[in-house]
Amino acid sequence: MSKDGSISASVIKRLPRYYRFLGELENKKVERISSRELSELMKLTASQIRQDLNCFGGFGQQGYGYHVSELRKEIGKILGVDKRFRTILIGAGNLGKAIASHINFESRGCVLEAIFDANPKLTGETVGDLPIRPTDEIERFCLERKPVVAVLCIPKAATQEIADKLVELGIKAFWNFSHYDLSIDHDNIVVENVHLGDSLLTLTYGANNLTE
Amino acid sequence: MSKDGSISASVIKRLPRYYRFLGELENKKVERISSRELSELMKLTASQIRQDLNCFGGFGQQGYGYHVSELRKEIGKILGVDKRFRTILIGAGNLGKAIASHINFESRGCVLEAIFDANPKLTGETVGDLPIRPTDEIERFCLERKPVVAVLCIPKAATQEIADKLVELGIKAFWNFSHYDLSIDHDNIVVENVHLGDSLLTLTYGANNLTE
DNA sequence: TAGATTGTTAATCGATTAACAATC
DNA sequence: TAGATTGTTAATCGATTAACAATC
Repeated sequence: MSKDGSISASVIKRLPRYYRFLGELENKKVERISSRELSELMKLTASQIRQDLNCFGGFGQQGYGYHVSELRKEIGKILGVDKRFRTILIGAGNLGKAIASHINFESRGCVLEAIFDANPKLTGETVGDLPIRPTDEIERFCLERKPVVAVLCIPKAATQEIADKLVELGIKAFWNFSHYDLSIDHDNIVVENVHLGDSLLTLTYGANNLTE
Repeated sequence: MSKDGSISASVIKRLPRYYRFLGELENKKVERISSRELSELMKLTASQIRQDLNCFGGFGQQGYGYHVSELRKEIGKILGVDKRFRTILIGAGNLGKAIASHINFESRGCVLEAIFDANPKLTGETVGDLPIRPTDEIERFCLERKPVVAVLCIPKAATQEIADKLVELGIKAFWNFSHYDLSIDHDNIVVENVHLGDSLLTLTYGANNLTE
């Protein structure tokens, strides 16, 4: 933790993984775990686990370790899993539909409330139990429902323009799947870019550099 | 670069992004670029760019900068974009279908050759121009075609078992979308885990911690 | 040549790991 | 109490940034 109390991005990015492993332990009815045991499970050091957790407070107990379900609940609270951030998804192509139907938004603090697509032929089609709406309804929807999270599954060329418009309409958080590095000039907006192409290319590098 | 000549993961993970930005510059007919100009575009430091590129060799020219298309070609070669790694995809649910049809494998050194799914009802259905095959054909396919990359879009519970089997069948690289941290005990195998749920949760943390 | 910009070394910064006193 | 394990400080390691001589 830096002196101003803010948590470094490296720590934050590990939290969902802690949360996931603790969930599995809870499912297996494990009640307590030490940083050493957890470190073996997650393949990191016990030191790092203790450092990470202590950014947020003393969740453990000397001589005992950590209470699994308690710790999980605390991390969940930090992440915001109990929130119900209203969420919209733009772009109902293959990927958009897959994200809409495959991801459990609720368990991650978000509620997917609407899906939009520029192609009028898709209007009325449903994904899960949500109808696909035309993009010209985005504005009215945002004014009425005030969503704060937007999932972007749209082509590169359209991304920045739509994102800027969405910021004006009150969107505060972007989950961006487009082949474009979204960055927002406004303060107080968060962006999570997912570049699947870059991820595959990293794998290709790995495959290309295996020792024979 | 460390003394043994190996490149750190932090550098590798930036390469696809360099490659992407250089591609866009090439499309815009930009011939040369300095580390300073590129740093402004990509929002990193010029120092870092020069350090990163020099892990692989002197691609620039003093007083001039870097030749865009030449540099892109070099990075592409390092990544392996000109390879044709034979690739199979397991799990033709929403996400598997979306990955199969949405991702350009060829431009990233991979050729998607087959799609498998455990559900016999999907057998024969096509995704793009590939038929979905039953999983019991995986073994024969691997013995015949010797694929090296596997994309896993299967449930958590099945992942480790299938991955172990695939390793025996000669798969060397895994692009894993399952809700499971795949790690392979064998040497000389590379894994790229994509945890979309963790990514959304990181965004939720961000949304949850915006200053009001 | 003079100006620009790299390649590369040195300095800084931050993240990870180790160590151990505190304490359950 | 004795043993275990945390919380936390200090040491190490690696990554990023700054600086500048080399050179196109």
